[in-house]
Amino acid sequence: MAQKGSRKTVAKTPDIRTVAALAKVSIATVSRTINRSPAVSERLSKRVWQAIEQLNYFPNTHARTLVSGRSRLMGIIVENITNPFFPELIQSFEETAVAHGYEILVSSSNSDAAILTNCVRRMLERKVDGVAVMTFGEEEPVLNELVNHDVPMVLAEFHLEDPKASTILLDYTTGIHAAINHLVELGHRKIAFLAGPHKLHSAITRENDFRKAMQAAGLKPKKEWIVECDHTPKGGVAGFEKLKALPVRPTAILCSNDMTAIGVLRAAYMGGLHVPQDLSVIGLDDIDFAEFTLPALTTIRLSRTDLAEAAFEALRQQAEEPGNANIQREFLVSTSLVVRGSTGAPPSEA
Amino acid sequence: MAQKGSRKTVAKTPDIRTVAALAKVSIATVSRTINRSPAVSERLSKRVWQAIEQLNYFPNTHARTLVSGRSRLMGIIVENITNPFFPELIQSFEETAVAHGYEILVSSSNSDAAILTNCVRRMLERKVDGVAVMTFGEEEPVLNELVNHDVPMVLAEFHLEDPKASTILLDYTTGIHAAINHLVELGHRKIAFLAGPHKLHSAITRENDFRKAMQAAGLKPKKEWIVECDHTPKGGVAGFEKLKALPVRPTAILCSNDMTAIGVLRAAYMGGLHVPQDLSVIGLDDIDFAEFTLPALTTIRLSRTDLAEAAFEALRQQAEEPGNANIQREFLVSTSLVVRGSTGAPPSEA
DNA sequence: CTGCCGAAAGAAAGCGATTTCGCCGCACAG
DNA sequence: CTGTGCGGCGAAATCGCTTTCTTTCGGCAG
Repeated sequence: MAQKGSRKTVAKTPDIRTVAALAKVSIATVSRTINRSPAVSERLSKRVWQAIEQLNYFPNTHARTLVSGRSRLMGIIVENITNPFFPELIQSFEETAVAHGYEILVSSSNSDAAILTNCVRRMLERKVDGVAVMTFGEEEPVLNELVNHDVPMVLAEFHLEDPKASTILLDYTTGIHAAINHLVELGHRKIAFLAGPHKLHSAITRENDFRKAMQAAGLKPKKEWIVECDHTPKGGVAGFEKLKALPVRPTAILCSNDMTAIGVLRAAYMGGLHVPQDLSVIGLDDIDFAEFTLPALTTIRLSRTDLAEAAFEALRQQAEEPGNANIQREFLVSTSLVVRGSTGAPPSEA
Repeated sequence: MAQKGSRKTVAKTPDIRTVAALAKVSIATVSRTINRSPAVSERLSKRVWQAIEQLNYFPNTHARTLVSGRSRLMGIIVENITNPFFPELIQSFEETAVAHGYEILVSSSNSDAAILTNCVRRMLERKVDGVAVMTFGEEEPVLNELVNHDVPMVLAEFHLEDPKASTILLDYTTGIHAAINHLVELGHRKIAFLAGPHKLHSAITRENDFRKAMQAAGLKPKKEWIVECDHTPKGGVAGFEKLKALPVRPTAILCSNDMTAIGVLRAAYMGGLHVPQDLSVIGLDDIDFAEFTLPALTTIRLSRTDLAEAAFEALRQQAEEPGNANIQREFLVSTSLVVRGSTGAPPSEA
C-alpha cells in the first residue's frame, strides 16, 4: 500500500529470460547451454555461463519437470524410520542420489497399509522417477497403483511380475550359516531363533535360512525354540521371556534383527543372566549401535550401503534407459558374520 | 517399433482437460472445484468430483507450483541422521507436514559447510516453502542464500536477524537443574559434564546451564571435570577415559546427549565400574534407545514431537500468512528429567 | 555468380495447472 | 418493459522451461 513502486525494485530470482537478455542470446540457447547440448558454439556458451554466474541463476526444477516429464526425484519408502537400520539406509540412498543429481522423497510406512497407500499417492503426485520399496512386507496390492502409472520400482526380497520392477535379493544364507557354525564351534547345540513378524518377507526368509543352517549343522531346533517377535527391543524382551519359561532352555539365541537382540540383552540382564557366560546372543543387521551394546553385539552384517546403492542403481537404469532391454533386473546383496562380545562357550552342563 | 498404434492406446494419466471434458465444464471450473473455491455451484461441483473419481485424477504438483509459486514442500536439514534423535525428529516433522498437506525434503549436513551449502542450493532449486535448520551449529554464513531468496526459516537455538526467520528456544534449564538436584539429593558432590563440540550452539547452551545449575546447588565443578566431546558414543568413551585419568574422580557424569552417555556406559563397563553403584550417568535427549541401555538411562527428555511441531508451525505461518505482522516468531520447547536406572547414591568414601 | 548444404541460433509451441478478466443471464428496481 | 447488479462460468494469459521447427549465414561446388 505505502510504497507502490516497491514491487518493481524487489530483486526477484533471475529467469532464463534474464540470463538470455544479459548474454544477448535467445532463451533456447541458454537452455541448450545449461543442458550441455553440443549444438551451441564455444563463444556463446562462454558468454551464457558468465551471465549465469553473474546472476547466480539456477533453473526452476518444476518448470523443467513439467515439460521434460522427468522430475529427478526418487522415492524411498521404509518400514520404520525409528529402527536405526533405516536411517542408515536412507543416508546412503541420499548420498548416491545426490551424486547422480537426484533428490529423494522419504516416507515411513510403519507397516500400515493405509499410510503406505497415502505415501504412494503422494509420490505419484510429485511425479517421482522411481520408488525404492524397502518395507520387506506384504505390500503388493497397494503397489498396483505404481505399476499402473508405469513408475520404476525396486523391491527388497520380492519379485513383482512387472517390466518396470526390479528385485534385490538378500543373501542371508551366508551370514546365517556362519553364525550357526560359530555357535556350534563354541559348543552350542541348543540354539533358539527369535523370528520377525511373519508378514515381512525378510522375516520369513531369515527364519527359513535359520532352519536350513541348523539342518546343515546336523541340529534340529525344537519347535518352541522358534518364536515370532516384532523386530523391536520390546519384542526381544517378550521373546526372551517365552524362552525362559520353557522346561529346556536354549544356550544361544539368534535374533532376526539387532533391535530384537538388544531387547534380549536387556531381558537377560534383568533376569540375572550374564551374556555371554550364561547365554550367547547374535543379532542381524549390524546397525551402528551394535558396537556399543553391553556386551558388544555379535551380529550378521547387512550392508546398508550395498543395499542402497543397488536400489538406486536399479531405479536409475529403469528411469534413464527405458528402451534398453538388457537392464539388470536382479541384484544380490550379501551378509557376513561380525563376531564381538555377545557370544561365547555355553555354560557347562549343570 | 513393432506396434505403431501402441502409443495411442496407452492410458496416460488424466489431465485437467480430460476431467473438464468428461464433466462437460471448463478447466477453470475444474481447478476451482479442486481448490474448493466457493464460486462454483453445487451442481457443477458434484459433476466435477464425480469425473475426478471416475478418472482417478490427481493434479500435477509441478504445474501447480509453477503458476502458484508455492510448492507445498518443506525442507528439513539435520545435523546427523545416524544419531537416533534426528530420525525421530524427522518422523514427527513428516507426520505434521503430511497432516497439513505438505511434503518434506530431508538433508543431513554432517556438520560440513560444503554439504550444507549444497543442501541449501538444492532446496532452493526445488522451491521449498520453508526450511527447518536443525543443525544447532555455526551455519549462519551459508544461510544467507536462503535469506536472500526470502525463504522462511526456523532455527534451533539461534536468532537470525531476518523477518522471515523464526527461532525455537530450548529450555534446557529446567531439565538440567532437575538432573543436578536429583544427583545432589542422592548425595553426589563431584559431578562432571561431558560437553558437546563447541561449534554447536546447543552444546554451549547446555554447558552454560550445567554451570548455572551447579552454582545454584552450591557446587563448583573443577575445570577438568568439564570436557569437550563430540556427541557420539566414541566421544563418550574418550571423555570417560579422560575423567578416569584424573587424580580426583567425579562420582556422577552428566552428558550433553544420550549418545555420549551410551559411550560412557560402555567405557565404564569395560573399565570394570558398575553403574550406578560406582558411577551415576545422566544423558540428554531421551532417544527411544535410552530405555534399553544397560542399565536403562536416566536422562533429560527433549521432546522431538514438540520440537518438530513448533518448527513446522513456524514455517507454516511464515509461508501461509506472509502479510500477517503478528506471526509468532519465537517458540519454546521444554525439557524434563526422566529417572531410570543409571543413577544412584555415590559409593561411600573409601 | 548462383545455388545448395549444413551448422548455429532464434521463434514459437507446448507441458498442466491457476487466475484474471469479461460475458451471460437472471433477479430486481424504476 | 428496460436498465442495473451480481453470481456463475468460460476464454485466455501466464508460470519457466524444453524442444521442434525455421531461419540465417558462411562455405564450397558447379
